[in-house]
Parts: sequence; structure tokens; C-alpha cells
Amino acid sequence: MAKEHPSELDLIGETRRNWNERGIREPEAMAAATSLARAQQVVLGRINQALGEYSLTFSRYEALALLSFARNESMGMARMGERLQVHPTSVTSTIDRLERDGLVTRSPHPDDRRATLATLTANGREVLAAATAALEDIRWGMGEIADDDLANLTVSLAHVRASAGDNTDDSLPVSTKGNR
Amino acid sequence: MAKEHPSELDLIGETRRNWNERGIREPEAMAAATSLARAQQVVLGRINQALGEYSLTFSRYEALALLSFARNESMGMARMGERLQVHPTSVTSTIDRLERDGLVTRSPHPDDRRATLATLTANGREVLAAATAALEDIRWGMGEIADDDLANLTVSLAHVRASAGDNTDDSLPVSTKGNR
DNA sequence: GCGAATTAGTAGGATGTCCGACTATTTGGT
DNA sequence: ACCAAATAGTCGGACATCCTACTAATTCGC
Repeated sequence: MAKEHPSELDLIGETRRNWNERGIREPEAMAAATSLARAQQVVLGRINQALGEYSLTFSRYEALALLSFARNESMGMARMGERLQVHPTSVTSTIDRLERDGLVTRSPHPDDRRATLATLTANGREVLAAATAALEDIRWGMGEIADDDLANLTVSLAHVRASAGDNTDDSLPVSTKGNR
Repeated sequence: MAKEHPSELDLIGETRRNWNERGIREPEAMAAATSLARAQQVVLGRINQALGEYSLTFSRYEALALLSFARNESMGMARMGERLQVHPTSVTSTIDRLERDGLVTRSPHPDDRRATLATLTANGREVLAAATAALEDIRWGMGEIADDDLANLTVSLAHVRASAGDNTDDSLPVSTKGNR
């Protein structure tokens, strides 16, 4: 997915300069938002590139990983949507494709006839392991960035997530925990 | 788009804990990548929410803004794809919708009969101005985060972008420029 | 000059995401 | 107990994005 499209000129800086000439009201926020969008595009592109080897996408990979952590490698779809923070219809779509590829199975919930359980298959477990190794190899798309810088990034991003109401208590790197 | 789905439990931290129990190889990179994805989801959701008022999406907004900075508020579509860092077919799709809504027009390039120029209309210019004001009002989706923190975030993200070959010389806040 | 290689734009197909609507089932309040 | 309200999952529609393939036009190299 999406080859890397490096740009010689600094697109973010260029954009900021343009907006500044026009007298923008929140330049720092604008720069942060556009940087965030571009960085995510880069990282997600690398991740999906690596996962393509296994006919996976990051969405489907996340669903597999979530199931692998669950009791019996099984979980109701509504709960998956909450955990993955996506719309119920996105879960349906994701599970459709994972089921098509034989990585999960659907089964009726034993106690609630409305609910459907998604369960990891043996094949799904194997593909997940291989895909995880591939992601580790590319450091989850984070390039050659040092762990210290990654920790800083995670902290900065935690502020953003916290502003949306996310609890981020446990996201912060150990080294920075309680240092405030 | 996408209401805010705050989560009481720390999903990122939870995920990290799960992976740690399994002995992951690049925990910092994993945490940074998942944080990036979630933060981007939050910010883009807020931005698109605000732009919905004007029947715009962030993609279409970016295209309008790009045109507004161009000479004659006009630009070839291939060039737009380079600037916006998206596939040529995505530009076609974006311009299709902007044209449908009367915000841009297509016209043949005078010197190159292969090329098509997209040009901002008067209405497009007005909608862009109103949408920009709306984005400023919500600080481009960055919530209540202080400018200092936003600057740190932009610097951290510049590292990521730089790792993809992006030139980031002019993205860095003035205060940190040349301090290395 | 002329054919090969490149470039511009689009059509068609796949995926992911959201929203609104709809069915089936379970819960809750009176 | 019973009907209203909430919940689980799916379907269809709208968008954004990518890729492959194709047409038309321009540019390059010999």
C-alpha cells in the first residue's frame, strides 16, 4: 500500500508559511494536526506494506491480535468494536474478510441469541504470529527512531488522546511515570 | 463523522501490557504506532465533524486550501497529487466531488492537452474561508493542548516524517530551530 | 523525424470507515 | 407479565484511498 512519497520541499512548513501570510489564528495547532496526518499516513503505509505479505491490513491485524488476547481466543463483536474503537459495521466488515480467509470463525453466543462470537482459528493464530514478527522487523513502521524519541512521541500523543477522554494512565513509558 | 468514543480503560496501555506478557521485541515502537493511530483517529474525527457543517471532509478541505494558495487559484491535478501526497486517482475522486458541489471547476490546460486544471470558484473561496474559521475555532482538533506541547508533538512527528524522507527543515517551531 | 518511454487523467475494483435503517433479542419499569 | 427501551448484528449508501489497466498526449533518444 502506498509507496513512500518523500517530498523534497517541506510540505508542512510550506503550508504553515502560506497560512501565516494569511494570518491564521492557531498556527501551532494547524502544524500539529497536519503533521499528525502525514506521519500517520507514513507509518500506516509501512505497516500495511509489511502486512500485505500475509494478505492482512492493520485493521484486520488488530482484530486478530485482540482475539488472541481474549479468553478462548474468542469475543463478541460488539465488544470488539468497543475495544478497537470502531463502528459496529466496521467490525462486521472486518470479520467478514477474516472469516473469508479462514482466520476466524463466527459462532452464535451460547447465552445471548443476538450476539455472535468471533473466534481465532489455528490458521489465524499462525498468521498472526508471522505478521507480528514482520511488524517487529520494521519496528511497527517507526523507522530508525530511537526509543527515547518514541517515548516522547507517545507522551505527546497521550495528551491528544487524553483530550478525547481516553484514559492514558498506563500508556506512559515507565521512565516518565510519576515524574510530574 | 465518528463521535468521540472515550474509553475508561487505557486501551493502548492495555495492549502494551498484553504484548509485554508475550515478550514483544519492539515495545516502544508498538506503543508509539498504536498511539499515533488512535490520536489521528481522534483529531481527524473532530476535524471532519466540524467540516460536516460545510459538506466538506478534510481531504476536500485540503484540496481547496491548496488551490487557494496557487497562482490564479488554479493547479494541474498531477501537481495537486504530489502536494497532497495522494494517489492520482484520489485527486480525480476529490475533484469530482468538489466540482459536483460547485467549489472548483475543471478546465483544459492551455499548453498541455493531457492535463486538466482545477480552479477554485468564488463559492469555493467563500466555503473555504468559513470552514477555516470553523477549524480555527476547534484548534484543528487539538483540543485544549497548550502551544508548547503542540510544538513538542510537531517536533516528534517531524522525526517520523523525516524517516520517510520528508524534508522537515521548516516544520520545526522557531524556538527549536538550530538548537542541535 | 519517429518510435519508445514517460506523463496526465480516468475507469473499475478492493478495502476501510462512517451513518441511518432494519430485524431479532434481551432488559427494565410499571 | 408485558410493552417500551436498549442492545447485537447486518445491509445499503457515501467517501477516501489504494492498485491495475487503459487512453491520449508529450518528451526523449538515436
